[in-house]
Amino acid sequence: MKPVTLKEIAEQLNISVTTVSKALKDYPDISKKTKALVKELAQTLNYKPNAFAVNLRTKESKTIGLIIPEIVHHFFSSVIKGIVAQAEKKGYLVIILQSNESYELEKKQIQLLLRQRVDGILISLANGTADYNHLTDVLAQDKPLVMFDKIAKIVKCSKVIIDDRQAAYAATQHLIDTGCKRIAHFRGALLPQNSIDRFLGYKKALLDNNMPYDPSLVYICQCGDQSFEEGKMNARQLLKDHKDVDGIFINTDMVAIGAITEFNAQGVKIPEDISVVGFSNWFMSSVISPSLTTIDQPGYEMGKAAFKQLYKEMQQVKNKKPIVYKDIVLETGLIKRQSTKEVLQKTLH
Amino acid sequence: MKPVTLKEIAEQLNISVTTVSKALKDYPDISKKTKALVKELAQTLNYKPNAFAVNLRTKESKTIGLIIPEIVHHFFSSVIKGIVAQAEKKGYLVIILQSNESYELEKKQIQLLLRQRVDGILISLANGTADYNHLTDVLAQDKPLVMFDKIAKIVKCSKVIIDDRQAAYAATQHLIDTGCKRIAHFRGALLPQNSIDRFLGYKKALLDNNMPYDPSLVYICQCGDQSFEEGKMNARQLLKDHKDVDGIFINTDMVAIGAITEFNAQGVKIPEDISVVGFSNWFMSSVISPSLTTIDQPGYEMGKAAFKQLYKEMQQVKNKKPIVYKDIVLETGLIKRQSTKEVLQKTLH
DNA sequence: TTGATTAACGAAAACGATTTCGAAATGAAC
DNA sequence: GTTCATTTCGAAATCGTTTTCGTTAATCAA
Repeated sequence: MKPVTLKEIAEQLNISVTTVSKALKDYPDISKKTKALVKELAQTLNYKPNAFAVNLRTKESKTIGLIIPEIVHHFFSSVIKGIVAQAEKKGYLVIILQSNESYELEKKQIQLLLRQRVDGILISLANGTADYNHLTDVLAQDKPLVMFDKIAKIVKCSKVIIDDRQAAYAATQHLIDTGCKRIAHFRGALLPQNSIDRFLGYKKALLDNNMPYDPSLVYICQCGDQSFEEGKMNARQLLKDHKDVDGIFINTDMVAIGAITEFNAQGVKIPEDISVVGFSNWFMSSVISPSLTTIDQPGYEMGKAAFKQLYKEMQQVKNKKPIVYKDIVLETGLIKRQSTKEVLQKTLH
Repeated sequence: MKPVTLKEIAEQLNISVTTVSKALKDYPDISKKTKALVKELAQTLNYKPNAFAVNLRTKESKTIGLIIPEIVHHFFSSVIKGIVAQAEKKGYLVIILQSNESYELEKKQIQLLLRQRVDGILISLANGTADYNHLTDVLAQDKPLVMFDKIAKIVKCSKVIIDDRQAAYAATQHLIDTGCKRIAHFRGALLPQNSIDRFLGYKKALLDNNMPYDPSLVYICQCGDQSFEEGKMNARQLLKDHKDVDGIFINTDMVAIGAITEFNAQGVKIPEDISVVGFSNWFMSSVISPSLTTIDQPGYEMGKAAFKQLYKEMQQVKNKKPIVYKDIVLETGLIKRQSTKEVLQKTLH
């Protein structure tokens, strides 16, 4: 019943615990014969090293922490999947926590993970997070920390992101290329960097194309649980405020789908009356009618990349080398679907 | 830099490690004065007990394992959220693993978790899982194991499920009540219990209403990554095989949405020509056009209930009491939307 | 003063593995 | 037979806490 220990194996073979331990780990100073004996008995007794003891001795747990603002979310769950898959390959386990977009919770959870002495931490920040002491605490302990997606540029650590600004620029440019003359933007909350960057990309695309930037065309939504409803509400408001808008670039697919639902309900034709571009490419975008032109945000790859970077840093710590931080920018692409018109032929000179 | 230990506190105060440990844990045989001293110094030094050492001594890690077939899935991610939230409340952390619907992986992951000596395991079985030795291994070690959603009835442990059979019965009955005369079923793979139960519920509803059960109206899909495509394919096939079908009960929403997409594409009117009922009530069902009548499968609640049961069992183990297994059946409900017609008025006598 | 209590603290043994360092045994070399 | 090197093993320290069981000193009753 009780789990087998090195001691029991040692006693059964009339050798020392030391020898058993070394034999199992193929130390060169143990004879082939005893190695074979030990390994065989360990096998038959179904010996499993006690992780608690190993952790204590080696000071590492082969476990990392992951803090995510919201688990029930296509993009984030893809990220989780990428992280878990990659971690497993390298023999690491992943402890998952959800910050619920709350700064307070996030802080507590970081402390929890530090207490647990995970070997490293992956985090995508909560919207509410404005100060970063809890993060610098981690770094001060020389514990690897990699931020992804929702990051804070100020914090000195590795980051995995997409180029939101450029992606938003591409999305807006696509609207312009398909003939839209007055383009609105449903942006996310004010704080998160990606929400800001997407807004800036939108704005820059307008200006680069000599189109006026009109702040009244920018609507804000929190992009939390209520995204779908926010999309509907913003769409309704937009129809009241600005009848002349013929294109919208929307911060995230869920909101875009809310908006499309509202437009459909009010008989506004997409893309004839209004073209819509979303952001994220979550599965649903391809299924809704009309299907949604959007930016592909590679969640799985981001998770994979984030863990890989964390792994590198954990190795560096292990080898007592200084941690080398890195910024990784993943490629995105525009996925053209039914919610935008065809690109106009450029007039040839 | 190096983490503070009890020893350092002891040395600074010129007392023993024992006293420090006891003081921090409010043992009655330590004076108020020294308790105050110790606690204050611990505070200023920012002492955090070394979890590895605590685990080794107490033989518990306050950590549980969670194995899920597929993370990127609305229902499962809701379950995860429920589990993580509930676990955090009780001071437990959750290690997450994804079996990818593979029996082999599932087996390995169970071993991984046992090695890690988690305090308990939550699992939803992979479709491919047919033998249960890896699970009985867990139980043989007196380690609490709770299965949820995709379970194996044979295994003697606690289970959290919905009444698939009854839910499927209700779904089929709804099709009948709305006037459908020839009802098909897109079922899941052959093995999983819930797939079987939903099929049985479908069949029983037909028979109870004196409608013939026709095996050729039952289509199989694996309900894996390709669910959406499977839904489309099955729908296409159904239209070829049976022009007279006027209702379908579909094993899961994703497949149903694939089917609806195909019907829409072929100009088949829903619900006029064919009524559709899905299963799961994932968010998308309410957004697609026409919106999908479906069975509400309470993922978050299931996660919550599963952890609660696991927690109970972990307490029982801690108190050296025998583990009491329990079957928990959660309520489901039919959510009426646009993909089915209105319920016919029953003729009054 | 003696003996019995009580209050306050510590020594030491766990928990189970890892690793350093030294010891014994064997073999080789002369 | 002595010396030196090599092979093979083990004693013991260590990781940081927890907990049992003493021990001391002070208090109190008689």
